[in-house]
Amino acid sequence: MPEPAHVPSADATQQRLLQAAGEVFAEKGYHAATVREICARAGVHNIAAINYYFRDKETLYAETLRFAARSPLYENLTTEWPATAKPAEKLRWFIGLLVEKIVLACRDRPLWHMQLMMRELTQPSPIGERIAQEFIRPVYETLWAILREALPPGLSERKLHLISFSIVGQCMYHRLARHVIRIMVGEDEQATYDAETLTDHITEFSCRALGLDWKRPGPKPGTKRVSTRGGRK
Amino acid sequence: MPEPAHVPSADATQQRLLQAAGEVFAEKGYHAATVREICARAGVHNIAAINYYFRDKETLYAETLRFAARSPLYENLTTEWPATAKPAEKLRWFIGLLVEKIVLACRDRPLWHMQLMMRELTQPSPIGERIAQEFIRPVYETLWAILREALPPGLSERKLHLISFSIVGQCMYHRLARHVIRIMVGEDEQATYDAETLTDHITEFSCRALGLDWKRPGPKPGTKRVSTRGGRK
DNA sequence: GGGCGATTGAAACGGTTGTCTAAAACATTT
DNA sequence: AAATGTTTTAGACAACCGTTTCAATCGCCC
Repeated sequence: MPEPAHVPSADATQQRLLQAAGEVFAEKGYHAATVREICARAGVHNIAAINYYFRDKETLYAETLRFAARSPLYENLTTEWPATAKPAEKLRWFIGLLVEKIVLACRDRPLWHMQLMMRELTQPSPIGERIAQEFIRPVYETLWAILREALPPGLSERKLHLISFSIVGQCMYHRLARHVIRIMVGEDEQATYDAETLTDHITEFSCRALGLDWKRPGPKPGTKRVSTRGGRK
Repeated sequence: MPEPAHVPSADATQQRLLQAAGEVFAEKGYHAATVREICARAGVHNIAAINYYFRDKETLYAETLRFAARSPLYENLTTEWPATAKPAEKLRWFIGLLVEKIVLACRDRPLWHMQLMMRELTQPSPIGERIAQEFIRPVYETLWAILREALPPGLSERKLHLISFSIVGQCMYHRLARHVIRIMVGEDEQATYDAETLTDHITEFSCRALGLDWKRPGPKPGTKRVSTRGGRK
């Protein structure tokens, strides 16, 4: 018998538990999630496994959070720009990254990663507060670097913060309030809010607000170019 | 004896339970909240009181939500405008209302009202889904009316929605992600984000994005006017 | 004052939670 | 084959959850 064939689970049960715990924690939150459901979803017939591999439910949660925080966002966050890159292009790149990796994070990785992080960011628990801090700080520092270059130097740091919150707020709203949006515009229209649509809109809105001139990268002949305001008289 | 003097609780215990339940539900969520803590905070020495006045914990939650939804936002939401009112002024009024009543709702009414509604909007439960719908719809319809008047008529409804989410998203981010903001700028600076500051900034940002000309209402000599971009050459 | 509905009190219920214990099964090495 | 360390299993544990029960108490009208 060449194959070991003792394989109801080829991978370690510890990783299956982590995966299942991530899903349940993301869906129901820390309190509403139960160790029995986590074990059931992991295919582990034993609830003591959680206390065996991890110490508590609490450390399991912390471990799950630490796993979710290791996002591919970081790998893309540092980019070498050509000297000719305009500020508006960098801003569009950042907004696109935020939209793609956070707002619509459902294709390249299990969706519970961002679900869990959003939960921790909007309602931080003492368990994962530090993890959440380390998760978002580089995001904002990247945006601040872009804005400092794009905007006049006399700008106060306070105003810079407010501008960054205006930009990030536009992106995050489509995730944090996605249920509200679904109710307001319907499920069908919300489904058409893909990454490119949102990135284009938010970039255009923000660049106009900041006085940066920006042109849509691809002419995209299919979509009718609709200007929010005609050229000033 | 002119005073009844049987007054460990002058008001009905039912209302004290509703008040206490609102606080606990807002702080910890439905699952993490316990009937014992609600009774303790209400000063009721009996946990059966919840099942006596309300049927379940569930209907207590629904009742609490219904109470919170009766917001003073509605009273202010319909306003008769003078014929000379410019679109930018109406937009500023709407943003100010949103910022004051929702984002910084902590002075004119117990803060748990909006805390609870935000919880229900970001993570709707089957219990209060309908209540949440009726709560937010008039808000958006008011904004849509303002935008339709302010923007050129050729604008698609889809683009109108995206613009409204950009505006509301900026406002709501300061509440939904207030913990993130506190971590990023510090508690001291966040404390300076009062209603006027946020309203001014978001209105200026949005009006610039939409091409609406807007001037700060009061010159406010104390604050240094900082322009996000000099006049175009 | 006696009767009566409304309210409160204390205790207990069955069910579920997270955790622990000890033996069984397994894998690996001696 | 025996021994050893690791993983799984089954079961029980105390603690807590929301709910129920039933008697005690209160306010009020006849």
